[in-house]
Amino acid sequence: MKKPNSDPVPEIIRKSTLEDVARLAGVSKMTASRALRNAGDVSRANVIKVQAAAEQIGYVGNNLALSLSAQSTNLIGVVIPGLSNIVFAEVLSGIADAIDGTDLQSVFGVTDYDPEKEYQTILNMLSWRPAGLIVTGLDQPEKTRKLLEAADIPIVQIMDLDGDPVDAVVGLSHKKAGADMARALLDSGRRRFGYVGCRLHRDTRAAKRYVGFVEALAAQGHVLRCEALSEAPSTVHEGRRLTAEILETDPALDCLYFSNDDVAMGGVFHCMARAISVPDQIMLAGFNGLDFVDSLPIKIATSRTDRREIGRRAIGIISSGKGPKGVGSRMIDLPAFIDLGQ
Amino acid sequence: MKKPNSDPVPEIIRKSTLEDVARLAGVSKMTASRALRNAGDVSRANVIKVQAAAEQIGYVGNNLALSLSAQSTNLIGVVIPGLSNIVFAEVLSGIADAIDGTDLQSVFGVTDYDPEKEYQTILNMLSWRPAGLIVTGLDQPEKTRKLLEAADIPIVQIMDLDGDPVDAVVGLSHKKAGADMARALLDSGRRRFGYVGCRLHRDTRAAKRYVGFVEALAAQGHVLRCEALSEAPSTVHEGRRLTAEILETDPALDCLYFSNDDVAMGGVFHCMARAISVPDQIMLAGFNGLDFVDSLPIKIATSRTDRREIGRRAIGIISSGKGPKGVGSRMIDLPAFIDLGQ
DNA sequence: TTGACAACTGGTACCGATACCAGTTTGGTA
DNA sequence: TACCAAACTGGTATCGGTACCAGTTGTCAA
Repeated sequence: MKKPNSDPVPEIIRKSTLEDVARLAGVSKMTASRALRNAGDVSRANVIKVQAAAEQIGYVGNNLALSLSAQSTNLIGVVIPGLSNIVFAEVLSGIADAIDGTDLQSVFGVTDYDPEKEYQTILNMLSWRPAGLIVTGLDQPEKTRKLLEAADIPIVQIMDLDGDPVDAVVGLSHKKAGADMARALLDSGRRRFGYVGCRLHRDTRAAKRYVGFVEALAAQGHVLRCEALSEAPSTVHEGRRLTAEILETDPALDCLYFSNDDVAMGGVFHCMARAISVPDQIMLAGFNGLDFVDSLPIKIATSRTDRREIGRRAIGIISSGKGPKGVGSRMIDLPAFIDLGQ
Repeated sequence: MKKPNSDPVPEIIRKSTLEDVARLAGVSKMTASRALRNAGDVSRANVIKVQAAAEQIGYVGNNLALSLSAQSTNLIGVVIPGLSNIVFAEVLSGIADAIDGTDLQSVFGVTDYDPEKEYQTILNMLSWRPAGLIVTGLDQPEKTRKLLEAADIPIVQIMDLDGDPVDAVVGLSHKKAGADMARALLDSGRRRFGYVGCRLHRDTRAAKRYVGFVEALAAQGHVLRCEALSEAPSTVHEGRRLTAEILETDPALDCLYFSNDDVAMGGVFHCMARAISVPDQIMLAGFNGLDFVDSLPIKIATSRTDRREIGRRAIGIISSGKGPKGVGSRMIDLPAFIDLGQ
């Protein structure tokens, strides 16, 4: 592109291909290749020469050529909705854990809860011919689903279990988690329920918990007295704001169910600031069982989930179930565990 | 590997290469390639035939072949120490932000604060011939540094500014951040300082803040009265435990400096549980300016940093500074901003 | 001396795209 | 009718590795 013909200058820039290493070592490409891979069938003397040459010019292998030639890669594509929620960071962390020690490498893409972006991200990842794909949730639109079905690699859908999987799944039923929490709260004597949630129409899993919660209340003849909803991202700040709002609307509530722990933490801070007694006067319930819940000076209820384990299991499925889908397809249920905080 | 020779069955599995598309459309590979890329010089009729064929067999391009042929990729390698700290998730989030809309794709690797793992991760990434590399911190060992220097792509070191960069840097001086906080706390009248920190010998940036803090105290004739250190990861729980410990050792402290906001939140929870008045009786200071700090029912001091912006700027450097290092190398200082919480 | 075999070495053909160049058609003009 | 440019089309080389196969040695037993 640049400099049509203007390099009489001695090429100083090292290209660092196997060819260069071989030339410097005075052997053929094949011998150099075998020497660097410890593939055997190379004399000790040549191994040493080749390694020295590689070292000297700082040779770094080319995975593009390797993977193209081998018709396979060591890449694992991971598609998540976002990183602002620490939950997904923990899933990634579990994935990183499980990958450690193998030669796998993860590539991730963020969709911002946008289905079109999700489609593009998955398409982009498939074009790298990954060894497997991990995608969040079961609610992909038809177009995306077809793409996943056509891919000749293991697909693991994570986090959710309520729906029809493309291949393997690792997660939990959010509907059941919501219902379990409702029953536990009813059992503990609560009756006047409010709901506080963020982003329900994008976060389909939070929406499923909501549905499960409301249905379980109804099954025992109870209802949500009111709710405070927002389409802002789940943050402590938003949780605090919405809690203030709902308690102003209906100060008689004796229980608040939050869309997750972050939002619930906002509720905790509001109650502490207003000296509202928790859980005597009102009980707060979140979801996820995040680290900080145990350190809070007041106790809240939560559904404990193991996000790291979800990531680890997803990798487990991909790296064990050698081969594409069908073979070794599985569903792994890692149910949420209710903790009422005593 | 499997089925040595047992496929008299008609091959149903679609390979989906450009060749297949071309065959189905009844044109050559080249024409198919041009048609799918809108590269012009193809008759309308053929474009339609090719697109239909691609659609029919679900053709997905092969980036391995493309990148090998083009001698360049759209990959950005990102190396971070871990994801348990939300700060790095936010950096990734900023990177994802900035990448959105371009055709870049990020690949990330986690080092667990382990230099050897960091070296391997970087090596692995370089073997994919990325368009650029973002690595955390300036304190890589010599071996790793050489690798980065030899790479013919832009390298951006992020988070830190205290040291000698390989190429470009985006971050802040942690030593200065620690010193600034010390001076601000002294100005507000505090005198009896304690320090609470996690993982100082792996988290070199936290260690630099500590050094800056202590030196700035010394410059005005003050000292740390005591400190509670731990090599456990930074968590709220650990922060609460260490705070309990240090206040038992020296109940007269009137100010605690924490290695970061997570640890400081543990301190907040301890004080609330013990009804220790903050900031009257004791002042708490963290680092990062995390979201939840503003929603806490009590006020703490913190140094606000913009992690997302760091990620965005790093991508900016890579995608603007067309070409390898040197050209357009820069240092971007995004200093921390002290907030004493009134 | 011969043959067989192990130990090594390197040439060639891929993998799946695109760049480049050399055709082939088409339509319009002299 | 001849000629030429524009519009299209496809063959070939190439990217950087590895698989596969075909040599070339050297050693040792028969």
